[in-house]
Amino acid sequence: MFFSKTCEYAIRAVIFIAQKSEGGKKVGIREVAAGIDSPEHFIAKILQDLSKRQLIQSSKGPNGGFYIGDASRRHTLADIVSAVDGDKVFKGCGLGLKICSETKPCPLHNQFKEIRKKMQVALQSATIGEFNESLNLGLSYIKER
Amino acid sequence: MFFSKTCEYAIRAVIFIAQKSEGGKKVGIREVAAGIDSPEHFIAKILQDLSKRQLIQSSKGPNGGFYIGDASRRHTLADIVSAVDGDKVFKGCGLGLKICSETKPCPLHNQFKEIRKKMQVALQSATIGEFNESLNLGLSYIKER
DNA sequence: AAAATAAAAGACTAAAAACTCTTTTATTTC
DNA sequence: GAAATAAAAGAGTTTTTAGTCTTTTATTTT
Ligand code: FES
Ligand code: FES
Repeated sequence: MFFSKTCEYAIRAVIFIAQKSEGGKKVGIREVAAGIDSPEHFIAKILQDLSKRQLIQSSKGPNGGFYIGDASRRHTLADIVSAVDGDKVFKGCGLGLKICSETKPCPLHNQFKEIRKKMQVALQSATIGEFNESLNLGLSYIKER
Repeated sequence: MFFSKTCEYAIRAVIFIAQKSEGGKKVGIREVAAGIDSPEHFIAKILQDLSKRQLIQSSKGPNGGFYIGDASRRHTLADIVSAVDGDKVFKGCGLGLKICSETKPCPLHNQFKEIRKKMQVALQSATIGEFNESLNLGLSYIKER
């Protein structure tokens, strides 16, 4: 709705990996897929991409897996979204005009502008690792059952 | 981004028809397509659907076309969005959890809730016909050039 | 009543997004 | 250094969304 399916999975996976790899551990792709309830090979592709972009880290071989280093932990969810879906959720016109502009605004421009701003603030102020505690305590969830 | 392409076209078309049919005139499908810069046959399908749902009116034959009667003019853009895209933009979880709930919220639930609320208020308080003047004055636009 | 007009309906095709499967490469353990 | 492990890479398929084309039906004008 706001994001592509790919992006939804990406956000959930990153939050999951941040939580599970907090103590320096690594998480296998199978565990990630199970942990966020996503297709295994699909999330694998997504994580490959995020890894190439340095938003998460990975290592091959036994005891390998995905993890999030201290540097990457400082990234925000806005960085993930931009990497996967681009900036349309922050800059695009809600009515589908090719460019959103102040000089040729659509009838709902001001409303959309506010909504996009709210989205940006929410995602930019959310660092990748900040949900660990809430998840651990069962106060928030990244999959259903 | 917020809506499907179909829904973006639908909103723009409805606003366009409301403007053009203000004095009781009717608008042909070709004029609509040109007026909002959309594929002619595609918007035709969409308008057929909106017409069946009574959100707009149409009449066949010479001097026929689409128009918006007084009753339909009272509808809001939220009605259009609901008809085309359902209620996911008002109720769906931003991270793709199957249901958004207070008891099992995703880590960004509160933020998304606010954003969705803002969206709902914006669309529910915008009646179909209220943009005519602004469009006529060239203060807002529903197509680029 | 015939011709013209315009939407409705139906059956397509094309492109994009979502998802799957197989092979390769890197790393570690024994 | 062979076997095992785990991600990377590549090449698909499936499903959904977007868009097109053709035929039919309703209405009006002449
Ligand atoms: S022009 Fe539509 S949101 Fe700015
Ligand atoms: S659970 Fe995700 S928005 Fe409510």
